[in-house]
Amino acid sequence: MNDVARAAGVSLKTVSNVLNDYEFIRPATKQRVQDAIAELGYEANLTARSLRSGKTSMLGLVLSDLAAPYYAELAAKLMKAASRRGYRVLVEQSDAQSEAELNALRGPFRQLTDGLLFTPLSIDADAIAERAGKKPLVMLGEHIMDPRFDLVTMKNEEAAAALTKHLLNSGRRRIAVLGASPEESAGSAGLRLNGYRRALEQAGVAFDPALIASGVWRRDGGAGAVAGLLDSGVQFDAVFGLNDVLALGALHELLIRGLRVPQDVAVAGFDDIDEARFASPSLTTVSPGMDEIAERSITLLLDRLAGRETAGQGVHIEAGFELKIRESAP
Amino acid sequence: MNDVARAAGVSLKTVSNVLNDYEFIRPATKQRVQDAIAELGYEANLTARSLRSGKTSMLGLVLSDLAAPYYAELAAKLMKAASRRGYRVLVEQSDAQSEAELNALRGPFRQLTDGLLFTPLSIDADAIAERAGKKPLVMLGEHIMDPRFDLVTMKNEEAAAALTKHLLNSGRRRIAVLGASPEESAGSAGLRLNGYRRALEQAGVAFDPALIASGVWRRDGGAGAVAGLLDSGVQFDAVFGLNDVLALGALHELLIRGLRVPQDVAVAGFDDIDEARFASPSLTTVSPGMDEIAERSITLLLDRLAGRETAGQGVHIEAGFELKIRESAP
DNA sequence: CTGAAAGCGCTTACAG
DNA sequence: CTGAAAGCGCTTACAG
Repeated sequence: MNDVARAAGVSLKTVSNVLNDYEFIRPATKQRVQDAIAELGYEANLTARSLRSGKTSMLGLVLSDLAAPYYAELAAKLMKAASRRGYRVLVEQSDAQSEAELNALRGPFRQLTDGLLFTPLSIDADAIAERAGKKPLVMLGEHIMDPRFDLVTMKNEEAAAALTKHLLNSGRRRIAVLGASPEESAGSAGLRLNGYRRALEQAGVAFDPALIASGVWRRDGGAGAVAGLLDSGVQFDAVFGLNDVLALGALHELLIRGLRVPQDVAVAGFDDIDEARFASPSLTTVSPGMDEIAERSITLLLDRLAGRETAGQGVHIEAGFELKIRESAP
Repeated sequence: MNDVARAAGVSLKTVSNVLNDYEFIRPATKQRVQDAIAELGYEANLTARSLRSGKTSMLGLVLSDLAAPYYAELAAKLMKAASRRGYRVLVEQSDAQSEAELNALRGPFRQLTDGLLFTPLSIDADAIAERAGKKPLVMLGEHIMDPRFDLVTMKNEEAAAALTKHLLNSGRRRIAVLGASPEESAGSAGLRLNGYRRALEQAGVAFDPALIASGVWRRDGGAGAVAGLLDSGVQFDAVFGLNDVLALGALHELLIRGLRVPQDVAVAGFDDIDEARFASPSLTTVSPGMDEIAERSITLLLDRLAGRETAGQGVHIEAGFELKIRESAP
C-alpha cells in the first residue's frame, strides 16, 4: 500500500480512500491511484483489514453433517446467496454433538466469522443465550423456538399435516412414521409428528403409537426402522419418513422385501432433495422452500450485521412449502 | 494479552511463549500465566496472529458444486481430516466456470488460506502454473496430470476397465456410456472412457461410437442421455454412467419406460456415493477409496506447508479402488 | 528462561 | 478533498 501511495504520489490515506470507495475524491487522483494499483498488481491484505476493522466478511454455518443431502444442498445455496453480497461461508460440522455446538459459539470459529447461521441439535436456548456473545446469530431449523433469537424455519407442522392428509385422502389408514425422537418434542421431528397427529384427528383416525418408529435421519436409519416394523408384525399401508433420506431408506427396504410401492405401501418423505425426483418410484414429499430459506436467512443475518435491530426481539421467518405428489404415494 | 501479562506479573513475550508452547519456560511461570488466562477468559485474537505470522490455519477447497453428492461427501471427509490436524476448510464453488477457477487461485480466497485443494475443471495446467503463486497447491481429481503439480487421484482407467469387464463377463455386449465429453480426453470422463475401451478390446468386442452419449454429470443429465439413446433406437443391454448420479438418473428413466433392470438393461456407475447402496435396485459401482483420498490429500498439503519438497517435482498419489457389485448389474 | 521494541498492513479519527 | 499519526493484537528477532 505504501508502494502504491509512492507510485501515485499520494499519501496512504488517499490509497485507502480509493480502496474503500470514499466519495469525495478527485477523479484525477483516483485514476492515478488505480493505475498504480494495476501496475504494481497490488492486492489489499484482508487479514490486516480484518484486524483493523474487526470484520472478516465471513459468515459461519454450523450443521451436523455436510454429507447429508439436505444440508449439502442448503449449504450450496447459502454460499451462493452470501457470495452475491460479498460474504464467504465457513462451514463447521457438529456431528450433532453438544460439545461441538458449544464450541462453535465461541472461540476460533466465532472469531473468524462476523455472524452465525446455526442449526442447534443438541443444546438448548439457555445454553446458547449464555454463550452467544454479541455477534449476530440466526437460528436455522426449528429446534430452538425462543423469542430471544432470530429464526428462519418452515411450516413444519402445517406441511406434515398436509402430507398426512394427502395420504389419508388416498385411502391409507395405517400410516407409519419413521425417525421420531421420543425425548424431543420441539425439533423438526416433534413438529412434524404433531402435524401428523393433527391430520389424523381431523380425519377421525385413531393415533396408534405402535406405528411410530425412531431412527437416525439417514438412509440406513429409515431402512432399519421400517425393517423393525415389518419384523414386529405391525400392519401399515403407508410410511411417512420425517425426512427424505429416511423415506428413501425405507423405500429400499420395502422393495427388497417384495412389497410393492405404492400398491402395498405408500411412501412419503420431507425435504424434496434432488434425489427424491429420481428415486424409483419417485418420492412424494414436501418441498420446504429451500431457496427462500437460504435467501432470507442470509438477508436477515446481514441486516443484523448492519445493525438493524428489532428492540431485542428475535424475528421469526417461516418459509412457504409445497406438496410434491409423485409415484410413491399418488 | 496485555491484561493477562499484567495479571500474571510477566511480560507480553512470556504470555506469547505460553500460548505457543515454547519449551523453555519455568513451570511456575507457565502456571501463573495459564491461571490468568483462565481467570480473564482470554482468547487469542486469530486475525492478529495471522497478520503477524502470515498463516491462517485455513485450507481452501475449490470444487464445482457442493450439492453434488460426491463433492458433499468428499468435503465432509476433508473437513474432518483437516480438523484433526488443527485446520479449517474454506469451500469455494466454481460451478465449473473458468473465471471462478482462476479467481480462486489468487485474490481474497487465496489470501485467506494457507494452501489449496483444487479440482480444476475448466482451466489447464499452464493457466494454473501461471497464477499458482508460491502457496502450496494440491490437485484433486484427474483433469490435470502435470508433473509440475501435486496430485491426488484414483485409478480411473483401471477401475473403469474392471467395471466394464464385469459387465462383459455377465454377458453384456452393447454397453452404453453416459456422460462422455467429446472435447476432453484428460479428465475423469476421458480416462474412464479409455478404461471402457480397453476392456472391450481385451474381450474382442468392437467399440461402437453410437453407444457413447454425452451429458452433464447430474441425475437429469443421465436421464436425458439414456432417453436420447432410447429415442434414437440404439440397442444396448447395459449402461455405464461415468459417475453415480448419471447412472441413477438413467436408472430412473429406464424404469419409467418400463424396462427391467438388470434383466433388460444392466446399470453401473462410478463413485459409490451413499445413495448407490439404497437405490432400487441397488447400484453396481466403483468405490474410489474416498477416505484414502481425503486423508492423503490433507497429509500431502500439510507436508507442503511444512516445507517438505520433492525438488520441484509434483507427487502423484493414486488411491485404490474396489468394485461394488449390486443388484443393478450382478 | 524472560523483557523491551519493532512491525505485520491496514483503517480511523483528527487536522488542515 | 488529502496528509501525518496512532493503533488493531499479536509474533519475532534481539538482548540480557
